[in-house]
Amino acid sequence: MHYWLMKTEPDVFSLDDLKARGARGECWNGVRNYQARNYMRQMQVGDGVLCYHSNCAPPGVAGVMRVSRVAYADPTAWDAASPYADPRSTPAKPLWDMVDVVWVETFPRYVNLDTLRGEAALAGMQILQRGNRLSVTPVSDAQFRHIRALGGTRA
DNA sequence: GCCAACGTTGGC
DNA sequence: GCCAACGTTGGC
Repeated sequence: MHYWLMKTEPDVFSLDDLKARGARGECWNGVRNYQARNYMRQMQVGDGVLCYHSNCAPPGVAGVMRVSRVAYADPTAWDAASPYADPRSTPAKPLWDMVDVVWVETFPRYVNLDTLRGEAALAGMQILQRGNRLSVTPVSDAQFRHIRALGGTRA
């Protein structure tokens, strides 16, 4: 069991949107960065994923998701009408992958970025490093538990 | 909307 | 394989 953090812009797709999908969950398409893709390829069904809301006020962790399907080809790459289209990727030779996730919990207390930065225990998180842009990053067991506690989730 | 930081591209 | 130019991310 490993833990991760994935960013999403809530105006485009929020944790509430994922909750509304219920047990079907949703595919996490549109990742177009090799390092982020490679992290997704390491994910296993059941892994915990922090849902980080970016490009909003305030940015922060809204809750937790769970991986429900391991990485598979992202078909939006060969959909010319998609904003994520990449003609280098084809059904025969997919370049980009996605995983499926389901909603697990929305934190009683939204954990905003200022709070994350104020926690010495979280100083090593990739998301907090200067200039970080990666949309999928690994999170340690301790960091995951710490953020859940900040979010007010009962054990 | 600004802009710093970063990844990617492509000319050489 | 270098590196300048470019596009994107994302906090502010």
